[in-house]
Amino acid sequence: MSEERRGAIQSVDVGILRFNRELGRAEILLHKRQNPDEPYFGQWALPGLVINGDTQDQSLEAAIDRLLLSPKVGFSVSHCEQVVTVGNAVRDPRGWATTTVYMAMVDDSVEVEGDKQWVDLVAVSEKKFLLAFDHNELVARIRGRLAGKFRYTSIGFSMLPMKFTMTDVITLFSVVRGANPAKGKTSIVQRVKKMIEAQLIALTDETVQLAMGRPQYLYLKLKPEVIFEFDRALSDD
Amino acid sequence: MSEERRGAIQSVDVGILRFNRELGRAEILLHKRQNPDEPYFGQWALPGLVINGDTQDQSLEAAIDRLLLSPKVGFSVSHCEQVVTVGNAVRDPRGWATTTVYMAMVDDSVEVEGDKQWVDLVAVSEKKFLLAFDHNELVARIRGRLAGKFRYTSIGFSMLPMKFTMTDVITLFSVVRGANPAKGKTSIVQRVKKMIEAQLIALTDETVQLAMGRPQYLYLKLKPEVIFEFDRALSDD
DNA sequence: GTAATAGTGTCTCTGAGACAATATGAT
DNA sequence: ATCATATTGTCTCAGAGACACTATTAC
Repeated sequence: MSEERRGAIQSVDVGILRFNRELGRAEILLHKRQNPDEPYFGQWALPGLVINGDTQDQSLEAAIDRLLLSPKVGFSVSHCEQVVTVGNAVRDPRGWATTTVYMAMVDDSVEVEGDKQWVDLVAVSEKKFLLAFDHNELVARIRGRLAGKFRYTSIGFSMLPMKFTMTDVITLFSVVRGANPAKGKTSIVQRVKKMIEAQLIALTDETVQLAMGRPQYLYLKLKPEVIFEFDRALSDD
Repeated sequence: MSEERRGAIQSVDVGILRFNRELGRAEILLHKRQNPDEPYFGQWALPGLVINGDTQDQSLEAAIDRLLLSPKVGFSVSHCEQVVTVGNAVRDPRGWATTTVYMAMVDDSVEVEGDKQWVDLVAVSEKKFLLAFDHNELVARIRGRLAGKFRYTSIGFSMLPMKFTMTDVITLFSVVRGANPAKGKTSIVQRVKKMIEAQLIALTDETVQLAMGRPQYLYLKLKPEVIFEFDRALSDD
């Protein structure tokens, strides 16, 4: 899109997150760059777009909405917030470039194909899966923000499906924080109970049976849009 | 600067904060717009500059450094962090404009004059002191970020002078949070004690005597650059 | 002495976190 | 029964926060 532009490039990028129950991991949506005239053609990157290229956006948020509706994403998200803005002269071979990075979450596990892919968040943030531009760094920033918010808010629940198990919550929290699953297990269970009291979550009588062990109860999100703030933080590591 | 530019305007703005012991209030540095060819001439605004106008910046951080060295500020700060980026088609009469907002703090109470002024942070954030552009909103965002960080970090100490009293801390926390000074007083005292244990602060034998009442002990910052993270938050209101 | 403000002590209570104990399926 | 995993229960402890009490100045 509009390679003739002289000035600085301004863009928005979004890291869309979900929890994959089968694989027990957090995943981020990546997009394979399709334009042979653009740098990093054929490589994986965060979905993003240049602002005020072909289309005139009214605001950063409007640009994000346009991105979410575009084929690079194509589904709606349950939560979206701005993470950081990175701008410098070296991150884009075309010249000075600024991007404002958002993170978003999905409730229902949308499956994707072709030029889209769900990839392990931890692998990407630790550069075991290389992305275009400085996008590995951006993903690391997203994971950092996520881990920080996990400590004192219920934001993690936004990336779980509408029905989830206690094990899902514990697994999600431990992989994002890079900690042992047993770490703070009691606290997480307490937090879910708090959220049940606050009518944000309900315990259903449905269960999920794995190959081995006791079946797990399913919990249901009642108010997926509400982010709960806890007045004590989970531990750091 | 460079009114001929066609594309979007990109800028950085900074809210520099300090605590005024005499007036017992948090203050933000404002700058009076000097260029008659620019919008909002003569009005007060956050210090800011257009990126890649006359000067080529290497990064957003380099632009902030240039701003801090420029006459619009002209002194160094003890802490600086990015708060938010706002971009839309209506905030600047010249057209689409994006600004990345930083907040910064000063240790020592630098006095300013002429086109610079320290103004009550709460008054500005509540629009009792009107600024150019959407800068009142930006200041409100800064205050919100500040109040949030006050809850679970020691960031507030960055805007106190190197030597401060317990009353300073309590006053600062209460005005930023918009709460009664007695609220959480015990907790704040506890936190200072924790920071003394951690060798970040020392109790001196110097005292400050006001017109009435018992004199106050002075505390000294030992490691002003270290931000302490508490594992429990202060209350919300 | 009194007024005013600073600093300390005591108490309660919530919630993190470790760990043990029990429950419920498959085989 | 045994194994594997889920769920519940028990205990400790740090720290928020309210409030009462004591200390130190000026007048």
